[in-house]
Amino acid sequence: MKSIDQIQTISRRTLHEELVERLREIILEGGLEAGAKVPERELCERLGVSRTPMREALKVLAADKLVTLIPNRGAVVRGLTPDDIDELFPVIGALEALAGELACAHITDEQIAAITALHEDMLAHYETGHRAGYFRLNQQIHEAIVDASGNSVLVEQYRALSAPLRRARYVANLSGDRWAQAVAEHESILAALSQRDGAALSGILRAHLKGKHDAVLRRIETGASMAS
Amino acid sequence: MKSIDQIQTISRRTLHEELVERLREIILEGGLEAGAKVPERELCERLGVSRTPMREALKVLAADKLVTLIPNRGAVVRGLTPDDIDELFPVIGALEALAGELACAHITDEQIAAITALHEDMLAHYETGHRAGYFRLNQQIHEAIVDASGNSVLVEQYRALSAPLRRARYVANLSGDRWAQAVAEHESILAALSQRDGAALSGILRAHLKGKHDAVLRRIETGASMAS
DNA sequence: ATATTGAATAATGAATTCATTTTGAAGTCA
DNA sequence: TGACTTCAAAATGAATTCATTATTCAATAT
Repeated sequence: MKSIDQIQTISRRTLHEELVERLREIILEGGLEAGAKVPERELCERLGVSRTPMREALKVLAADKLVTLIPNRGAVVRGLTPDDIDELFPVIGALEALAGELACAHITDEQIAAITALHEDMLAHYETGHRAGYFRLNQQIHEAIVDASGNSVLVEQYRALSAPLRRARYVANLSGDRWAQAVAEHESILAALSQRDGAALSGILRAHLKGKHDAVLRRIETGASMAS
Repeated sequence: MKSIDQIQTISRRTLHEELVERLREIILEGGLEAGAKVPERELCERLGVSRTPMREALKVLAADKLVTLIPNRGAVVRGLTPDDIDELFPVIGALEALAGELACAHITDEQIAAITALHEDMLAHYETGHRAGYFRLNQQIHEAIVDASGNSVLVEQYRALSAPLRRARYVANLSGDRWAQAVAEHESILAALSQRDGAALSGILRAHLKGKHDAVLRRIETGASMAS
């Protein structure tokens, strides 16, 4: 008889779980256009599964608001309208503000060091003008702060709400001014975090999110429209 | 080509959508014990559907954290541990606080009147000691405030996170003291809302949630344990 | 020429079927 | 007696099949 440990390590995953993860990646990394129909049959062939688990996965993604299911007409990749952005940011802001407070309450020195390292990496990308790298590190820093809150519900809600924005931010072109300002705000974030000043961090994060909001919104409005 | 709007108004529902709603009701109204296996086959027979849409619905509910899917072993109704409660409440608190601020910014007189009516109904139930009715109205008031925020993302997140708690609160026995205090807090909530004092409402809601947190937690700890 | 109807084709929704895994009980052996 | 093996029955995961609904495109009428 196998031991409990072995059973757990043999992390058997169901097909639909893997599909959810795989499709989420594809959608978030921009493998499918916003507003585009999700080619169910083609995806089944490409990933070598039947329609049943694929459809189950699409239902889960629909619950996550990554795709929209239209009865008898299949799934479409959900895009963000300016209105969606306006509704998302205040909520994400409230979550990040809470995360900041909680994080300051019990973040370890090691965690602060790790975030500082990410911060410096990010600065390097800023100096050399690597937007993609900058965005990636930026995202990691914010996630690390939320992770440091130690509240898994919060972590998950944050991830879920941020996911659709990742697509938008991935292609967002920051203006030079806004970029410099964002970097300055990140300096303040790190300072408040190092001092474990929850109230300050909370406020800074709110302001920082407001700036992101404006930047993303401007991008969406002027750039390619993202179908809903 | 028909516009998306027209298509959406012809709200034809798929079987699995109805199932999700139906199962959600069953679970939230306590039709299934926390920690109990979800009898897939039996539910299929009882509701007259095949396993395919039932399984799709269960996957969606699992994404909502209402059930837990164990590979090859079916679904179990998710219960809340004290740790879960501790993680849920701060997040719900942050969401309600945000909702309070937003609601004050653009709530209409009619909406305030409607909430006042709910409040008075709730008081009547308090006076006569009808716990079930009190809880129902209480829930409706909080939802109405969140609705008044006009932010659909917020509304949905709030609903999703509150849902598991409804089961807990449904069976919760408030102490007389706590009940009186909760009613007093609701008076303050209504006052702040009527004056459209967002900052005040936000603070009161936070405190109110803290009280709820303690009450629910006490109930969970002393009462029947809810399996995870 | 454009709009409309209708049939053929493709897609989606849901039931059924098949394969694998788990569960539970009977039987065996120390 | 009690623990372990073995096998049948039940449950679950996934593929397939069938029915219904959309889509396309040609034919017809205005």
